[in-house]
Amino acid sequence: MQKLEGIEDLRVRRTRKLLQQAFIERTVEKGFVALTVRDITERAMVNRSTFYRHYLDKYDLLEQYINEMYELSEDQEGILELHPREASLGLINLLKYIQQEASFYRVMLGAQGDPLFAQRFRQKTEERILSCFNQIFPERVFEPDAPPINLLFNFITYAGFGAIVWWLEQEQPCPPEQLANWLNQFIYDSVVSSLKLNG
Amino acid sequence: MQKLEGIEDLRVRRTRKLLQQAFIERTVEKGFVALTVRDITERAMVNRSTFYRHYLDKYDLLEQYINEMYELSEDQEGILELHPREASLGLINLLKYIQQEASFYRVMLGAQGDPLFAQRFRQKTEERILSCFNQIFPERVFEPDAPPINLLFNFITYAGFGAIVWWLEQEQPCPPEQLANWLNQFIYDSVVSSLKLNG
Amino acid sequence: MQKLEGIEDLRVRRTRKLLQQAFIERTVEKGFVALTVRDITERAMVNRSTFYRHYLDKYDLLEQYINEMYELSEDQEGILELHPREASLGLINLLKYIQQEASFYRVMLGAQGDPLFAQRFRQKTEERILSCFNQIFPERVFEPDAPPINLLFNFITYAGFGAIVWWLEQEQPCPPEQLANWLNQFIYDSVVSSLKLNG
Amino acid sequence: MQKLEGIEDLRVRRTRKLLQQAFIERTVEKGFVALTVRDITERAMVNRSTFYRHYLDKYDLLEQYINEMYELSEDQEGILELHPREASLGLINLLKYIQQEASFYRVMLGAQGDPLFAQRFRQKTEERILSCFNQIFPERVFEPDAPPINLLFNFITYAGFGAIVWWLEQEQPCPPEQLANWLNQFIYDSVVSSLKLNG
DNA sequence: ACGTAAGCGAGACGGTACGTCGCGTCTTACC
DNA sequence: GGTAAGACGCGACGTACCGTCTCGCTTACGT
Repeated sequence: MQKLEGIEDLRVRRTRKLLQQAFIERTVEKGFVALTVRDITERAMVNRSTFYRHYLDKYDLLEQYINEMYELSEDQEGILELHPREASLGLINLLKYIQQEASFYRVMLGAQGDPLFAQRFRQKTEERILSCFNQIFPERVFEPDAPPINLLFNFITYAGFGAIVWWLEQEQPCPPEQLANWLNQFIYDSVVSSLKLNG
Repeated sequence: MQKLEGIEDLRVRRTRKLLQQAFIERTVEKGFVALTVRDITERAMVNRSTFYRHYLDKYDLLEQYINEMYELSEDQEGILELHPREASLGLINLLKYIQQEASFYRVMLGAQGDPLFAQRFRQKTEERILSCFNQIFPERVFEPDAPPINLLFNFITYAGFGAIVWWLEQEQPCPPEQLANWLNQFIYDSVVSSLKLNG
Repeated sequence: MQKLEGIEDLRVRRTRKLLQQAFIERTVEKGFVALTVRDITERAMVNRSTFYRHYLDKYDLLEQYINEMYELSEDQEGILELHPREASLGLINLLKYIQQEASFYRVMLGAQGDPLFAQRFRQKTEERILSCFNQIFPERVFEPDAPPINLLFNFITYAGFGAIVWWLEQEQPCPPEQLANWLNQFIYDSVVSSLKLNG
Repeated sequence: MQKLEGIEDLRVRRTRKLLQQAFIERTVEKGFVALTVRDITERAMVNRSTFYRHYLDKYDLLEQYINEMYELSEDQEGILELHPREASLGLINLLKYIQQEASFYRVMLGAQGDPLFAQRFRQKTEERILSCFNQIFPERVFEPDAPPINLLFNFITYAGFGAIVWWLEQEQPCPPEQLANWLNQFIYDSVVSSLKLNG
């Protein structure tokens, strides 16, 4: 083929795109747990065996899909000066990407979703949230009988995760920037008071 | 599918017990997602068709199992005077019950677990945590541009949930009372600063 | 189950019978090579997965089918006095059993059939034909430069096999006894003159 | 699928040759039934799609291969005076050609071979053998209750076929001329005694 | 204590999805 | 124009679970 790497066969791109779209649609419709490969391929109007030429199974499709998403999202992150009490750009970008496929995320993080996806998403969130954290508290001072720092991290991560879930389930009642600011505030306040810092 | 009509047939009780135990064991071993009815019945040394005499499927078994658990747990809750900055007894009891089947909960709430279970567990947790909340802040005062109260609830609920997950994943490094107190403190601090209350 | 061995579950016998009949019919219709498991199960009105509970594949079904056939055929062979120039009862019985499923054998031994089946059938035929041979020539006398005895056997076996194929392809134009007698005569004559015996 | 239009493209001849050789080798190794187009092309180091440019499928390749073989074999047959009890030259030539690809024929005529090939080969053999027959018995005299002449033909054809199979399976323990003479003798003797001819 | 109704073991069965394999067709680029 | 590379639709394969069912044996319960 001697093609330039990265510029794939048009048919391949077309097929993968059809499969991903069908995947999103059907997941929203019937949930990830109940989703079958046949569901996807029938919606995509692609032969079932063709699916297996591109993905190992629905989990692999999910994986590749979110990797592509995050790749895009990270490309555009850019570098910016950050202010202590202002949401990190990474977090805002994450929220914006989620918003584009809001109903997909809502389902995937809900009762018909996938716990592994939720876990990975939480980890992703954790990175963004901890980056806020680090911006805000470059030097950490701990009290002697404070709770373990990892507990605090988990506490904050899940809290942020919960806020995103709330945002998705309420059909994004506020812009990403607003949510990011609230989140930032929450984190700041929680940590300050937990660590008894002089903010 | 037998209803609890007073005293059941010995064989029935025996079978259900065997199935539940096998269910717990196998879930811990291979995760709830991958768990099959055959896994359970083989471990329980019970015929597969007998399983369906008692449960609709593995989800039904899970459901009945946790219902029985919570029934027990709630019986013993008791009523107590509560102090503002002290953990609620309900929360402590919940943690104690979780601790008894810690590895089961760890798996069920993790990547190999069940999102529906996690959701229901979160709801259960929410009740206990909101009761702390209500004890602490009987009268709510909101600032004009504060985040929605439901966001705050979700934030706190997920944070508490995350703390419990941390506790389980770390193999319960501290007693339930300690965790409950930390949690209580977190909630108190977060809410106070979020709502800009004067303690 | 504690059932008497050999007396199998009625359903099992029914299913196997349906599958075998469908197998015969479809083989005659479209040949063994082109035959699929789905062909068989659709005709038998049995679920495809049920097929695999009884047979490994179509080859296994064939195998079991002919084993059952031969079992029956051998049960009834009986013992008889045999005359040198008269067909063996074993051979006649074989032909009678073939005749019952003549079109099946015609297909299986033809261009759309299975070479392995043909081989096994040839071996079966060999036994019967060699038993004729042994009846006729209890003491063998060989000339010094005669062809190898195994060549003679193969020669005779294939000749008998060819006669049966002819019989099947001509739609059995004569009764089994007649064919068996001709075969016997052929064999006798061939061997006598090949070995230069004083028959 | 290229026709033999005089001198073909070198690449075409090269590709066909590679495919035929690979076909022979792989057939001997794993049998014709189990042979796939991919087996052939991988061995031939030719792209799979190229295979379909030349042949419809493995059956077509087989067909073309044997046609080319027989074309060659018949070119060199020549015409000779024949003696009643001496093997026909056609038969000897056939055996010589078989001998060149003995293991291929051994497989193709065995349990892992192709019944259609066997049938066609039998027909080819029949021609050669009947030519012996006709040389030996130019005038046929039949007894009143003799078996049908077609039965006799089939009998003889298959017998000859069986002899060739024996020869192949024993790894050709004697030269073609020897086998041809034995065969000739068998046929002569069988027919004489069957028809009760006076020599 | 004992007869009987239930629970239970054994396992056939119809379904549905899985992931794999081989087929034959097609398009595009290279040589 | 022949070939390589390989995507694609198609359809059979054999496996794994599912949930339903029937049929006898056995066992705990109620009189």
